[in-house]
Amino acid sequence: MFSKSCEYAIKAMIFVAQKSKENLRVGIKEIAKGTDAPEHFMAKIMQDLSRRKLLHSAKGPNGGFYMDNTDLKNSIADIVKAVDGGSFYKDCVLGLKVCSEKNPCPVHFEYKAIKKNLISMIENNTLADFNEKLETGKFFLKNK
Amino acid sequence: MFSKSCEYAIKAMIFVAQKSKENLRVGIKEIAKGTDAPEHFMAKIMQDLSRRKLLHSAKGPNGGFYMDNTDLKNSIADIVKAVDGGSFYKDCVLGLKVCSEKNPCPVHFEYKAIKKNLISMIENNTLADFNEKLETGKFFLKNK
DNA sequence: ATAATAAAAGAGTTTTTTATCTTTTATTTT
DNA sequence: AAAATAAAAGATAAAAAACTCTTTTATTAT
Ligand code: SF4
Ligand code: SF4
Repeated sequence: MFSKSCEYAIKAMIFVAQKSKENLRVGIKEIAKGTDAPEHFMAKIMQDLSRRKLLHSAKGPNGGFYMDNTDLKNSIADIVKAVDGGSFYKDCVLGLKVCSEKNPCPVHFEYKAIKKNLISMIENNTLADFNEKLETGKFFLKNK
Repeated sequence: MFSKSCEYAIKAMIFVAQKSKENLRVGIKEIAKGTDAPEHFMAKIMQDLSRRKLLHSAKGPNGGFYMDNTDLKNSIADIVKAVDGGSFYKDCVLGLKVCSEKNPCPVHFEYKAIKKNLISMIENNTLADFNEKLETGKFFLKNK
């Protein structure tokens, strides 16, 4: 579904989002630990997300990654697009080269409906939404 | 979603299924051409599917891969299981290590419904169904 | 029997993805 | 200004996935 990088990215973004709510900045080490991901690999991913303006970063003491209210409005879809490019949207089950509404494969209409749900799932869930849900105590995010 | 091998496998199985309806056996070369896949790679995949009893094969002149009526009852899910193992069923969006109904991530219930649809899609479509659909002329399978 | 055919098997290569290590640069506190 | 901190960048390395090539074995038609 998503690449490993993308999975790490999503988890890290949620992690940073939670800390940002408390006005905290988090360093790579903390992010890596909190998401159970390899530190240096995570560093790459975070740098990339930062370059693509999905969050902010500050060097030096008390530096680290953080989000402002605009950043918190990013959806899972925004992260996916930044990390995996358009593949999630473009790619299809059977990986056919030639197909369309008028040239549909046998599962096209069935799959189309499912995909629509998948897309709205990642587009309608923002980091702020995640924060809210996690705060209710009814949802969790555990990595080990 | 599926590995490349699995995509090839699905296409190849549909291809062989269609030929088998006409009581024809098909060699690897023909399968590779018909599915626009690399020949030797496809050979590996077909051998594997054959070993796992998803279709039959015969060596020698007039040999090739073919399916009997039992083979045609295999679903896409059977192919996916044979090639990708249980990963399609096991793996989940966020790739969390610890989660459950009582420990759900923020998209759990949304995703659960989608996944259910995905699973019934691959389980309820057999190769025979595909043959029928393709015969109506309303559906297509094009690779280039 | 022999030659032709085609799958089966095994070894090897390339490419992509994932992960690690090292150095550099920017910032801030003292 | 100096020391400390932490991100940024670059260069490798390891692992997995995708793909290729070569040899072997089984079958069948002649
Ligand atoms: S489901 Fe639709 S878009 Fe996807 S491969 Fe089939 S025809 Fe193409
Ligand atoms: S909580 Fe549910 S949706 Fe989330 S990762 Fe686990 S199984 Fe998947």
